[in-house]
Amino acid sequence: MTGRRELQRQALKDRLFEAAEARIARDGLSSLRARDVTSDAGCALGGLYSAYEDMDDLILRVNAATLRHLGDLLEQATQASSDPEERLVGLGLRYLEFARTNMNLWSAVFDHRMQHDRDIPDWYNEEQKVLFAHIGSSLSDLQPAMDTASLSIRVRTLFAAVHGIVAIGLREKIIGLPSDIIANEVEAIIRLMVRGAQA
Amino acid sequence: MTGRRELQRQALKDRLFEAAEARIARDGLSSLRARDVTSDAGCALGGLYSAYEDMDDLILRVNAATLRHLGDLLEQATQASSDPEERLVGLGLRYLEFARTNMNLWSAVFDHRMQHDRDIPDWYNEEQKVLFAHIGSSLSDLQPAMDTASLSIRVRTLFAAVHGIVAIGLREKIIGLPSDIIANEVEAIIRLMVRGAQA
DNA sequence: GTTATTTTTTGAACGATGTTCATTTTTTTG
DNA sequence: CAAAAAAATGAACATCGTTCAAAAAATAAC
Repeated sequence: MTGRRELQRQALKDRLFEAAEARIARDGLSSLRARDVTSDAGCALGGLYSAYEDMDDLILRVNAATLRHLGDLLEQATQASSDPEERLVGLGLRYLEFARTNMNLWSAVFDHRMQHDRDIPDWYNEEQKVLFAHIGSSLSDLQPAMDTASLSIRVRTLFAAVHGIVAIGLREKIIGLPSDIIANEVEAIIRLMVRGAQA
Repeated sequence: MTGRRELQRQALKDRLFEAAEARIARDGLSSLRARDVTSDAGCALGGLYSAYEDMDDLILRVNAATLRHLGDLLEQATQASSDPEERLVGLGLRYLEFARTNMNLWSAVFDHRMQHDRDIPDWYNEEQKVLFAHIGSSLSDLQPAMDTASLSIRVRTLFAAVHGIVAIGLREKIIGLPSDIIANEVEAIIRLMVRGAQA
């Protein structure tokens, strides 16, 4: 009976992934320990290194999944309205919502640094691009005449501005105030940038 | 001859500080090692813990100095123009300039996380406020009618947006492109927010 | 089905790192 | 100069991620 090995191999990989994801979600990236993950997954310490290259690899897999989950949520915003400005506002507000309800997983995406000074693998950089794709398509609808280079700069700026507001807002834990202050700020800056770009 | 002890004590503290600051500036926060710092400062490993509480303490002292240096640069922007909008643009462009020319020290301010989950000491949080003070005074000149609460929100949003653009821009190492793309983006978003707030 | 081969799993051991503390050295005091 | 106080030292400890020789398990060969 061949294929059994491959099955067990994948099962271990999955258990390690789920253990790491659960640990990050519960306690944050900074308290993730190889020994805890392998203990949760029911394997020996060294088993982690037969399933993943190292801790960086495992963390990047979890972060990539987080980016995909975020992408799924943003997908809804793309379908929610036919007006580009409203779609962009929807994207921003959903981004804030995702950051709030998945704070530790979301923080891990931006807090993680590769050990030594190793490069981020190409497959992960591809996952990152999903974030910008949604913004790009709406912004392109809004300004069909804009060339690709200028558009990609604008996309990055718009994302960076919204991300900055969400990141600092959540770190300082300013949530729940009248009709949600942070959401108002996010919406305001998006409408501002959209209209500013049109002028 | 009294006071000699206090003098030597302060001298060691200074040497450790300068060693840590130089190491962070050269190699980045992530490769800062207690043994390297004490070796540079010419004392034993344990000496660090007679001068500072722990590594967190030492790092926060360096980061506080970085914030003061940044504050000094921003001070120039406040005096450069009497027009609030131009002052805010000056603040943003100087912030970008500082981040570029002091990338590792500047990154350390935002990358550092306290060990375990200890709180950031009050004296350090006070240093942080200097960042917002300059923005607040210019924004207040621009809109004297705005109440304090709304103003402080706007200040935080403006800072967060600019910081996000600078942080992502520098991380992706997109520098030196035609007439400085990032600077253009920073200037554009500040003018947009200023005019948007006036409407 | 039994043995040999290949693969996987194991966990002790290693190196790196921040921190502590008994001992030694230095400085101040009487 | 001798006694007391303070500071400096660096070996030892705890906690990490990572490695790898040995044991266990799975597959292949006959």
